[in-house]
Amino acid sequence: MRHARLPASDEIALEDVFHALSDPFRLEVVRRLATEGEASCQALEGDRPKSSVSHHFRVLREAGLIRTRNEGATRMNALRHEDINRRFPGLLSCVLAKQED
Amino acid sequence: MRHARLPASDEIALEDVFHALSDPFRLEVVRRLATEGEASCQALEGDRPKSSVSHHFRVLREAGLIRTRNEGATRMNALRHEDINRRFPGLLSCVLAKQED
DNA sequence: TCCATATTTCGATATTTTTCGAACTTTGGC
DNA sequence: GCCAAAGTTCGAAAAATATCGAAATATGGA
Repeated sequence: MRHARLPASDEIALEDVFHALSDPFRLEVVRRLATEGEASCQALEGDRPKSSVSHHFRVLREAGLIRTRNEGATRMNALRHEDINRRFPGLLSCVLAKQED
Repeated sequence: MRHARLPASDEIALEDVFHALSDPFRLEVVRRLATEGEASCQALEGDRPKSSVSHHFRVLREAGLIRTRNEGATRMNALRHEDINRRFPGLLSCVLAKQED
């Protein structure tokens, strides 16, 4: 299983991050990873088919928002909290702020 | 000329804002409005046709990022700085931060 | 080795956006 | 009233994304 591209902290592009976060499902995944820590893909899938979930995780990964590591047959996803904060201070906090509306 | 929808400050949706900012041209427009103040559409158009420029301004307007007022035959666009900061503190500052690389 | 679990990848279709020309609207000036 | 300038709207075509089933991969057992 070849590892998907993972941009270095300095290479994270704001446009890509914004695009990744413009989808409700992906935004929700980011919020849950932020509050719950690591999670497998299936732990966060709604009722979507695996291939759709995989697609969304890939978008998040390629945008530089999450990192994925293997844990047995499972893949654990984690928010790149430090990297994102270093690159775009304030972004995450505003994504995670009081989520009511 | 009917006025385009302009979400109230409390109705600005994060997903919409992210989508609006995920386009390079629109992100640039927001940055320029932030640093240069108001501007007409044509002052910011690159070499795109009017209809494309108009489309992008509409996306920004409907997302709640800019406000447009008539000034004679011209329409002046301004960033909704206060509204955005109130609704999503930290967002604008991270869009406007050191824009290198 | 054979299996089940957990994804990823592929391919095709559906949906959404973007792009741009042409026609239309509004405003100010002559 | 007529014209030019500045945008907007409409409609169609191109491009980018999303969706999802089926087949392929990887890992840890029995």
